[in-house]
Amino acid sequence: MVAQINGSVVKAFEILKLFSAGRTIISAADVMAELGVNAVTAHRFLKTLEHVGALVAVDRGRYRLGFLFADLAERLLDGGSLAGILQPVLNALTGRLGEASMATLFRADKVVCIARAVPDRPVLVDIRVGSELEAWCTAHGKLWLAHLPEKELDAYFSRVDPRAFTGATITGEAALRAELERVRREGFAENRGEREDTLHAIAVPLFSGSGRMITGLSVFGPVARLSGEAAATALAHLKHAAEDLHRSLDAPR
Amino acid sequence: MVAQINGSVVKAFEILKLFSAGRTIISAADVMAELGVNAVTAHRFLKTLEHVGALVAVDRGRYRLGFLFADLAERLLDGGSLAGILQPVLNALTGRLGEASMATLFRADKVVCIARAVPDRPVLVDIRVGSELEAWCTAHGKLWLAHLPEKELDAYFSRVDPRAFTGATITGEAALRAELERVRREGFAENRGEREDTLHAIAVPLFSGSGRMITGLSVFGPVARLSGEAAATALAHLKHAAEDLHRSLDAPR
DNA sequence: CAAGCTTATTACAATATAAGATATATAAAT
DNA sequence: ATTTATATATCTTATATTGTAATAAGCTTG
Repeated sequence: MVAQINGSVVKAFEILKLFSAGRTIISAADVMAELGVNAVTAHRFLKTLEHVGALVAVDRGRYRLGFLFADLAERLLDGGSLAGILQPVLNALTGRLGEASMATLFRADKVVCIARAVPDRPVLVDIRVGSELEAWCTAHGKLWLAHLPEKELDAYFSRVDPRAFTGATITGEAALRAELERVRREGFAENRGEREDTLHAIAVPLFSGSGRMITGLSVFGPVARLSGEAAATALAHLKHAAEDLHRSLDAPR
Repeated sequence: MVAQINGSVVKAFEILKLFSAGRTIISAADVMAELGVNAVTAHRFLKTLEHVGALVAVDRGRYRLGFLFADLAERLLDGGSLAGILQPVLNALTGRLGEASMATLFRADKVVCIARAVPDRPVLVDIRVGSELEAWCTAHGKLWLAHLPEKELDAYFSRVDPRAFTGATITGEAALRAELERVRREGFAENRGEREDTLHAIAVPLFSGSGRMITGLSVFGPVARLSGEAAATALAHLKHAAEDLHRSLDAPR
């Protein structure tokens, strides 16, 4: 670790981190009070952040976040970019468990596979990157639905008519809502042959620092191999992987 | 303007701006080459940005953007936050033109009004913040549809069955697609009595630095007042407002 | 596996920059 | 209109930052 960290940069980001869900405007007085710096220094940092596009002045001495962050976040969350971050994690999971794994995004009512790893087995279950799956009958899909804002979930149910793929598919709206409630409560989702009779999957969410779901991670394989003890083991590893990702990707507190 | 800008912070953001759509990984060599700094200095800045959560090390000396930006962007783009930025702009537009104006987001196939200004007139057309409108027959909606990624537009048409509200409503998919092509080409959308017989609206998009549509801005009013010369004037003002917003919110180049 | 090359880190010194103090200007509140 | 609070400009000084040199670590090639 390089010994010398640049204090000015650290302080600039401390200012940026003063913004929160309930706090969209920051003033020089806030910076002075909360970071313990001199008034002139506070003004200098705010002006510098404005200069680079990180802040926008809205009133005298009062600032909002600048659109630079929308651009940087888009570059961060672009599917290809995110896949690059997730691929080593999936490789490690599949290496450890001997079962396929994948990560998804949620687009236009469908779950989209953005990265996957396949085990070194002669016969295996696989999925192609870019494939789209229905949400109501997949572990990933139920995870995404469980973490949609209420209005968006209502809209989903008003547009989508869930049909049965197997005897295990949950199709009724009330039954699905109950299942999503269970997914929220337990923190993971399972596909017990709901999309294909013999396929089992377990998925966990990855959240951003502010609680929005960024991606899902899952392990999947034949029911015969992925149940009971093996399923519990897979869940533990998935949770670990999500925690490690969260820790390595999130801002230090 | 405070004379003294903090050079270290400026340089740190220059590093962050090296990331682009096609470039998701930055190395110390890149920083040296493109910012003309010493190798030790480049490593120090990269380590500092990693320390604050702005970057994440993926390999030896190679970095990706950190999840901090997802959080900051969420705080930036939160509807309430965005509305606060847009409200003065709408107030100015409505003050200048004497017609109502509004800004929207696109959620779950619907256009959602997040901010609006009403003119000082005894009888006027208004809309409530939070109201949702269909996309195919509103200026805002056609704007959002025109700038959806192709796959998302296909999915929209597979889910939504446009119906006629007035004699002017465009309902056929082919005709709508042609209309969206025209909106893309001309850079603005019009609602010529497609949702309500007597109502005319003109909308322009606001894009982020990387080209994604952030919000729409429109002016609307009765056809009798908002046509011909008045419509052209309104369009000019809308474009000006969008350009000013883009300039004031975007990162300086 | 070893040697050579490249990249990363550490320690040190110099200096340029940043921070604080003070004074002045501007804006807001009374 | 006056007073108070905030923002900016200027100056000085201390320190944090930068570059250099040396060392360590990692990668590539034979």
